[in-house]
This record gives sequence, C-alpha cells and structure tokens, in this order.
Amino acid sequence: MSVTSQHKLAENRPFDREAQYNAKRRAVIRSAAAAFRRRGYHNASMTEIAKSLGLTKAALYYYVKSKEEILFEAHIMVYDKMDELVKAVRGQGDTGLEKLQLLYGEFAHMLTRDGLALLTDIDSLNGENQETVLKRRGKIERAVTRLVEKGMADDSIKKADAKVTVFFLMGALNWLNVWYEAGGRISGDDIAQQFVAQMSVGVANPT
Amino acid sequence: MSVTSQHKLAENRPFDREAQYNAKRRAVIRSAAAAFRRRGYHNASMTEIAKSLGLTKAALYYYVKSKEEILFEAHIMVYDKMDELVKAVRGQGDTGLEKLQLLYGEFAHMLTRDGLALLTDIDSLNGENQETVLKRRGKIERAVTRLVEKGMADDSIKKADAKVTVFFLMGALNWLNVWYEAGGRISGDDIAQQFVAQMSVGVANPT
Amino acid sequence: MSVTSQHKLAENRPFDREAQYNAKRRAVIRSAAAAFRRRGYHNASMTEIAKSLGLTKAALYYYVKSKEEILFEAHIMVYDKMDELVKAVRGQGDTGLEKLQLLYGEFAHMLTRDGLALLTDIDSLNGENQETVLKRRGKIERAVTRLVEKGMADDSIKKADAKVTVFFLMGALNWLNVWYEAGGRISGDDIAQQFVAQMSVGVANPT
Amino acid sequence: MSVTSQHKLAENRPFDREAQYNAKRRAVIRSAAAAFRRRGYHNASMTEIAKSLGLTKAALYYYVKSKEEILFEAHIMVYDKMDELVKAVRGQGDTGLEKLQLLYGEFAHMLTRDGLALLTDIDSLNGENQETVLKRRGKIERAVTRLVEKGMADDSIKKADAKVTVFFLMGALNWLNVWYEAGGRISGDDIAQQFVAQMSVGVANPT
DNA sequence: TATGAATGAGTATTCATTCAT
DNA sequence: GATGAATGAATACTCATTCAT
Repeated sequence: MSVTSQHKLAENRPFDREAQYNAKRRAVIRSAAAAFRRRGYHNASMTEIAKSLGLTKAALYYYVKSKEEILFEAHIMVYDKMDELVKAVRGQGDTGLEKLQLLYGEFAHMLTRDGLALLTDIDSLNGENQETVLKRRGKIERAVTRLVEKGMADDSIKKADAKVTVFFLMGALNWLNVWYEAGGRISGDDIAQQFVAQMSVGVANPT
Repeated sequence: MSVTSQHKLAENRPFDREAQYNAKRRAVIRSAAAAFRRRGYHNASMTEIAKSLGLTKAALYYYVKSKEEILFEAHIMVYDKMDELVKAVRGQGDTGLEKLQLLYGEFAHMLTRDGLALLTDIDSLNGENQETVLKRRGKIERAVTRLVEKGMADDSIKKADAKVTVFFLMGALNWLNVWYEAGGRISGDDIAQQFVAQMSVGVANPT
Repeated sequence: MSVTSQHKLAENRPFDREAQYNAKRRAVIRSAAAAFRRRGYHNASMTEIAKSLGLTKAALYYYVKSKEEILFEAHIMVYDKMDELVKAVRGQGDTGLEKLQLLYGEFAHMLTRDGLALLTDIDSLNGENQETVLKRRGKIERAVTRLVEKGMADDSIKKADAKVTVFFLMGALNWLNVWYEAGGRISGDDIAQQFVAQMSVGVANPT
Repeated sequence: MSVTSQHKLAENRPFDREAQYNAKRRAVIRSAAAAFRRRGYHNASMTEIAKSLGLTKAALYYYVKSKEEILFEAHIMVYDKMDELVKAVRGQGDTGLEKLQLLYGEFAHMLTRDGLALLTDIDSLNGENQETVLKRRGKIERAVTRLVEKGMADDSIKKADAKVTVFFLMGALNWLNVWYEAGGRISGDDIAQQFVAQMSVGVANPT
C-alpha cells in the first residue's frame, strides 16, 4: 500500500467512524422505539433495549445521553419523515381531496413499511422536549388540515368541522401501530389502499 | 322486604357501608383512569392519584389491592360499558350499516360524555389480566366485525377486508381520548354525529 | 380520659409528629455529616449512612430530598451555629483581641464539643447551594476579619495583612476536624484554651 | 560510559524515552493533583484530567495504572518534598524555635510556589496505600514535633501540649491550599513570612 | 378507616477501566 | 503511543406496597 493511499485511508477513517457511529445511533433509537411501542416507554428497560441490540446497558450511553433522549429522537424521526412526505406530495394532485388521499396513503405506507411508529407517550418527556414534539405534531396536523380546508373550498371534500375530520383520520393512523404487524396476513400496500378508500368514501354502499 | 324498599333504606347500615365502599372504590378507579389517560400509567403515581381524591396514598389500599388492579378495573369498566352498548343496540336498526352507525355513535358518546376512556397500556398488566383484557377487547372487535360483515352481506356496506375496516374505525375512537376535552369548543353530540357520518360516507363529496 | 383531654391530645399529636420528624431529620443530617467528614462525601454511600442509623436507604428519602441536600444542610447547620456564636460574643470583651479570643474559643469548643464539623467538600454542591455556602462562609470570615481589624485599630493586635491572619486562624480550626476525636487524650476545653493562647501569643517564648 | 555523560546524551534513545515517559507521567500526576485539590478526588473525572492535558482518557492508562495510583503518587510527591525540606533544614538554626521557623517557612513556600498541595482525601486510597500515606504524614508530623519539643527543652518555645501545637500549625498550612491562588494579591513570600511570624509570636500586640 | 413511617425491589446513570486496532 | 468502543460494578433515587397505631 502506497503512502498516498494510506493517507487517503487515514483521511477517510474519521468520516467512516462518524458514519458508523451515526448508523449505530440510529439503530439504537429505532430498536428502542420499537420496544417502546410494543411494551411502553417505562416497561421497556434500558437493559432490555441494550440486550436486543447485543450490547450492554452502559454501551447505550455511548450513543445517547439518556433514555428520554431516545424517546425524543424517536418522535422526531417520525415527524421528520412526515414533513418529508408532506413536501413530497405538495406539487401533486389537483383537488384538496386528491392531495389528501396521496398524503394519507403515504402516511399509511410509512407506518407499515418503514418500521416507523407514532409514539404516544409524550408525558414522559421533559417540558422542553414535550413542547417541541407537540409543535411538530401540530405542524403535521395543520398540514393535513390545510388540505382538508382546500378540499372544502374546491368542493372536493364535504363541509364539516375540519379539526374533527383531521383527528378522525389521524386517529385511525395512530391505531395502526397497535395492531399491524409487518409480514402479517395483509400487506402494507393493501392497508394503505383501504385506508385511503375508507377515509374518502366511508364504509357505506351508495344506494 | 322487597329489593326496591331495601334500596331506599338509608339507615340500612351494612348495605349502606357496602354501597358507600363500592361508590368510593369506583371513584378511585375512575379518577385513576383519568390520570392514566392524561399522564400514562407509570407517570401517574399513587400519591398523585390519592391527592386528587383528597386521600393519602396508603388509604387507596383500602379500596384497591394494587395499582395494577386499578388499571385492570379501569379497562374492564370500559369494556363492561361497551358490552352494554352492544346489547342495547342489538334489536335496533335494519341493515348492518344502520346497526353499525348506532353502535359507533354510542361508543363516541360514551367517550365524550361518560368520562370513560380507552386505555392503551396493556403491557403493564400481568399475564392473566392482560389476557382477560385482550379477550374483552377482542369480544368488542368481534361484535363490531359481525355488524360489518352483516352489512357486507346485506349490501349496505362495501366489500372490503372487514378486519382492516374495524381497526380503522376503532382507531379513530381510541384517538378521541387524546385530543377531546369535555367542555371544549365542540360538543360530544356533534363529535359523535360527525364520526358516524365520516365513517359511513367518508370525507369525499359525491360528484 | 375525658373528651377534652382527648381533644388536647389530638391537638398535640401533629405537633409531636412534626417535632419527632424534625428531630429525626436532624439526626440523619448529623450522622451523615459525621460520615462525610470521616470518609468523604462520595465514599460515604446512602446505604452506609442509613445503616448507621438503623434505617434502610429508602427511609432516608423520607427525611431528605437528596444526598446533596444533606451535604448542604450539614454546611448550613454549622454556619448557623457560628452565626449564633458571633452574635453571642458581640457585647463581650473590650479590645479587638479580647473579642477575637472569645470568639475563637467558642469556635474551637463548638468543633470539639457539639459534634459539628466544618465540611470542605463544596464542589459537590450544585451551583446555587455552592454559592449559598460560600456566602455563609464569607460572612463568618468577614465577622472574624472585623474583629482582627478592630484589634489592629485599637492596637491590641499587631498590624499585618488581615486576610492572611484570618485564613491562618481558620485553617487551624478546619484541621481540627481531621485529627480531633471526642473522648481522646485531650479534652475539648484544653484544646480550645491552647488554640486561643497559640493564636494570641504564638509558640515562641518571650526572651 | 559514565553516568554523567549518559545524562547529557540527548540522542540516547532508550534513556530519552524513559526520561520523556517519566516527565509525562509526572505531568499527569501534577495536573490530576491540581484537579483533585480544586474539585475533589471524585468530582474530578479521568476524562476531565485527560482533557486538561490534551489527551484522551484511555491514554492516561499508558502512564498510570489507575486513578487511585494518581492520588497515591500525588500524596507521595508532597511528602517526598517535605522530607527533603526537613533534611535541608536539619543543620540550620540554633534553637528549636529557629529550626521550626525555618522549616515552617519552607513548607509555606512549597505550597505557594511549587504548585504542590496537601491532599486530604485519604479514604479513597486502598488499605495499603492509605497506611503508607498515613505513615508518611506521621513522619512529617513527628519531625515537626521533634523541633517543637527541642524548643521546649531549650526554652525557645513555650511549654504546652506538643501534639496540639503541631496540629495547630499544620492545620493552617493545610487550609492554605483552599484559599491561596498563585498570582493573587499577596505573594507566596509574604504569606510564608506572615505565617512564620504568626505561629511564632501570635497576633497579640505585646503590651 | 386512615395515616405516618418504613421497606424492597427495580431503574437509570456514571465512571474507571479494558482492549482491539 | 493513542483511541474509539465497550463493559462491570457501583450508586442515588423512585415508587408501589405494607403495617403499627
């Protein structure tokens, strides 16, 4: 190996290290988030989380500052993804309804495919983090609300209380995490499709 | 002495005692359940629950055996009420859709009016209680599923995966507890009505 | 027992309770302070402190909020006593020297007789408590400094840097805790007497 | 090759290495000792010590076996120096008082000038090291005691309990580390001078 | 019935230390 | 010589639970 190539390697090392570190950190958060969803934030102990990653409890603290930080980051991870989806859908669809359908489908896909889960334990976060998470959630809700209102304006969506509509829709999504298991009888695609249909035209057969 | 007259006798000590005890016990469970919903099972301490009832922590143990028992009973209380509603609706409505609408409306009412809340922390229950609660939840889901299937059979409800449909509907209900506050801008009746409409015909305007 | 006397008892109960509680709390702090002095703040574990009081670790937390609180209160306890001594000596003695001798003697007595000890671990306190303790220490040092300066003014004390003089004197006191054991060969009275003589006229024999 | 020339040979690798190693090792111990004095043994973490030397925590272990070893060596370093001072003063001075004055002045100089500090945390050492340190401290105290007793014998020092006298004197020295900052308002020389005066003739003005 | 006092079991967290590279 | 990563052991602290009164 020439000195030059060795030098390059040495230059790459720190980047590799950092990349590795970040990858592992994300793995910790994802794995912990899954445990939180399955067993609840308090029922999932750090020991348990560590073991499921083949690490020891103390090693977790090399990647995260505290258990609460994991919870916080797990929340943020989802909201980042949702922000992305909101943006991705922005230019598409004509009517408010079409836009809403696209976004709602993406949300359902995210939850079934990407292993991301909407966590509900917000009270376990400290004041500041709690506020941040509520803000991020609010941002998503407002994005959806805007689509609903746009739909009401262009007559693609029925007039109703927009807030209640949005909560109705988001509730169904939240509950998804409780019952859906990847690799189960029904595919994520099918669920996303049915969710979009259900929220659009409901369960009733038109007469 | 007839049962009716017994009911009226305030001076009937033994009975009174028991009635009082039971009333207080229910109050403990209701109050605790509210705290669990608001703050989460683990974040709500026994001290906190006691204080909000004007009691001391130790006094709670006169009414309940353990914190877990409270959680269990709080679950059961809701499922008892839901069973009741399922029964109450049984004779009513013609089509599956109509029956489903009636029941769903009743469920929404229960959550907004009666101070009852669907708790999600099942993992904090011990094996036996967990199983019991899951059975009770399953029973409700099956009751709803039956109505959905009946509706599909009598063509009042669109063909689709019944399970997914039910989870979609139940999810929206579960989320209600997170955002709805009694005495807020929107009345429980209005919410119930909109929820029923939404689940029936969706958000899309027919073209 | 008459109802009246019973009533009186009931009235006394809370006071007794509170008095008992406070007494026990002080016992906890005193005992812990002794352990801190002997073994150092970090080497003395809560378990150890509890055991030496015939309690369990968790019981300590009924009386104090945290280990740090104990350290803080132990500091304050001493400074309260020293403030008292400063006040008690105020009217006595004519010259600055006489006043200083009286106060210094009292300080030495306090350390040998009352089981109070000057703790040095200030860095283990959080910012706020640290500041408070430093303020209290400063207050005592200033009181002593004033006497020294008064003595220099009335010519009972030799001119020199007052600060250094005070630190010299306080240092000897602080070290007392390290080597003096109650019930040892020398009585506290003798030590106090010799300390006063030593600081006044030094070790040198006048020629 | 003579020992002298060996000393001078900068290119003598193995020796150089060892000298460098030892120099670095001493730097580690000195820096750590300073941190121990400022923040306390337990409050000063290995990470912190390493950082202040521009090293990483793990690198420290190339120079020392354990944190406790640092504490031990830091103690020993001071006692070695004090032994040296005791020896240096041995031939000088006539009376016990004169000898004591010389030694005490040297001690004060050492603490203000040389960056050496008397550490008090002995309990954090293991049994064997603890014993060693106590022995070394005892040796110094005995050396001082001998001078005091010699002074009492030759009438240059007042009769009193020699032990108490020594502890009084050593206490003032120990406390020096707490309040003296190099480069402060008062020079080390001035402090040494005043300390010697204070211990000799006290604060009182002869009348 | 109710409470103050006490406990046991559990949990997050820290930190000195090790080791492969 | 030096470091990033990982560990084990210890420790403060919390909280549901108990019990004598």
